[in-house]
Amino acid sequence: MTPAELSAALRAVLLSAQADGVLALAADQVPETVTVERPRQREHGDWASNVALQLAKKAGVAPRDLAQAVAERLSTVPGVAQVDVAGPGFLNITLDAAAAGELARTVVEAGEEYGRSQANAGERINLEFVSANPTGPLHIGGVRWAAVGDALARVLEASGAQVAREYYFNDHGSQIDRFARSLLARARGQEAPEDGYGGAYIGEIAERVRADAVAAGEPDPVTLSDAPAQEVFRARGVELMFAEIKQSLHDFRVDFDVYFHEESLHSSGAVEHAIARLRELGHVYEADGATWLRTTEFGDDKDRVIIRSDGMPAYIAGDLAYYLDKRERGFDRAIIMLGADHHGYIGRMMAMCSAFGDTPWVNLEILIGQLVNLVSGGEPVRMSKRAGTVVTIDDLVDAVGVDAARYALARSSADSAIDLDLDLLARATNENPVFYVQYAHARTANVARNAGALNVRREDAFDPALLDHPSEAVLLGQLAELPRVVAQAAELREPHRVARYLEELASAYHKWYDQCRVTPMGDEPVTDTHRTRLWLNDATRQVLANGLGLLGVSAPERM
RNA sequence: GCCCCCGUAGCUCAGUGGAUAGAGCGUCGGACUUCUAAUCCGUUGGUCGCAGGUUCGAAUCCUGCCGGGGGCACCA
Repeated sequence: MTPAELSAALRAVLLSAQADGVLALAADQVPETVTVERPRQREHGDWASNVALQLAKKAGVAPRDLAQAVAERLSTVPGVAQVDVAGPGFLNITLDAAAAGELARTVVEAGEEYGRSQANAGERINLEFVSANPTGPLHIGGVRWAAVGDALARVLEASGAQVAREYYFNDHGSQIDRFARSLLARARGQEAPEDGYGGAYIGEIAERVRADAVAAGEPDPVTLSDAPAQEVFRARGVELMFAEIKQSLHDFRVDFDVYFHEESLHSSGAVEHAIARLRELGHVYEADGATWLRTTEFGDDKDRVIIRSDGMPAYIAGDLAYYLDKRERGFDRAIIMLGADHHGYIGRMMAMCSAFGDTPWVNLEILIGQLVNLVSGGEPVRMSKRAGTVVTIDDLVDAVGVDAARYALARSSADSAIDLDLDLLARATNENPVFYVQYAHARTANVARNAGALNVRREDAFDPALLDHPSEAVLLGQLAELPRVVAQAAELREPHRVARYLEELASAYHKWYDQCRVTPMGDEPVTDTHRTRLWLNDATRQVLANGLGLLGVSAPERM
């Protein structure tokens, strides 16, 4: 019996009590979904519900009395072994071993589908993340969004949504100009400009730009005058830098469906189109020689300039056009993941969303993630491109590998600033929980191999009543949780919940492995207990694989 | 000054109103001739920043304060 089935049974019991007049409530006061949870304490049964506590006041009865009435009816439901009323009015439910064990077959038969739902079916989501400027390699902060964003995309897909991963590629504006000037200066053997970029990669990119130009039969750009030289370094430098970022992300197993060029918004007329639309809606005005969007009408602190007095579009003009473009491409919802240093944009972005006639936090959602701090020798390291203390995505992968890096970055809530210890990363990988989870998966695979070799076959028997060991009740309970965890992770945009869940599941599996053998010892005959346990082993393997897949982490067959 | 996030075990962090607040690492001590010991068992460890409030019940929600981080452009 799955928790969803138990929940439905509990609701049916409430409705029957209501129909019989035992529960003095209107039918619509019985909640649509009755929550059942895994109790913290094992002795509180397999599942618990606080529904009696919640309904008692409305029904005008004592919580324990209501709970008692529900318990009597629920205990007659097939598969329910025992229902106890505890504390102020909790219902503690224990299932028959057979009903609980049935889940092993449910999971095995569902396979990769187990844990997925259709909760968000039909929803088209545009998920924008990373979007780092191509002025240098992707550093640790961007990598966090790559890991979390891609995991979120997978979790949303598992909830039935159609998700497009999008990278907003900023190839326009003053930071790019600084990048181009830095390349040119380096190529000429000069100091980097005051506000420029000075890392070693600048020299490498500059050399490649020159070599490519010469190879193509064009003049070496350093021989050109300033303006055209800078333009060559800008165009080709951005291209090279971006290709490098893309490759690094690909090696990190993060691939975007769309790499959107900011410049295209300006060249295609999308900016004018968006401004015209807002003007039509009456939210645009002229003042002090500039063009403004009246965002204060929608809760922003101040109105925003969209066309500067020098005629150039302000940065937000691109955002306006980009948002409208996403909506016109048919996305119901645009989700943007930004670092904490961007939180000040939320007000104006939501105001902009309203100005277009959309609903903030429905059609547009902005997720703010806190920054990553680097620590070395217990001391915070200030990242500086000039000082060379930048940790790039490639450095991170070289140090710990893709699996450990993705897992470590995705297992914490994005709301928390995390500290990454450089010494720890460089030293070893043994303190990483990812191995605990991966090892559990490798174990399930190994057990399955051994079972096969000893002729323990699933198809020969499945008798769930034999899964009656205490560690099996715990393991089955954990397996039952995946759908709820995935649904919650999707709804809250918190993929780290999947990682935490996997750690608990791995723990339950390791304990079970320690106490219950799947394969016979020595000359022991193969029994139905062995065969049925193989179902449980394989169900666990499936859930671990599904969960690791949601995080973009591999599920190894051997370690 | 205003805005956002955080404050939970020695460290890194879970816990979106429920029962005795958890995990990993760390400490100390046990368990491998039988499915991989990257494991398991035990031990150590807490005024959930502080003070009020809401309620049957608060780490969780509200208010104020303290501490840490990050923001408040006709920059991008």
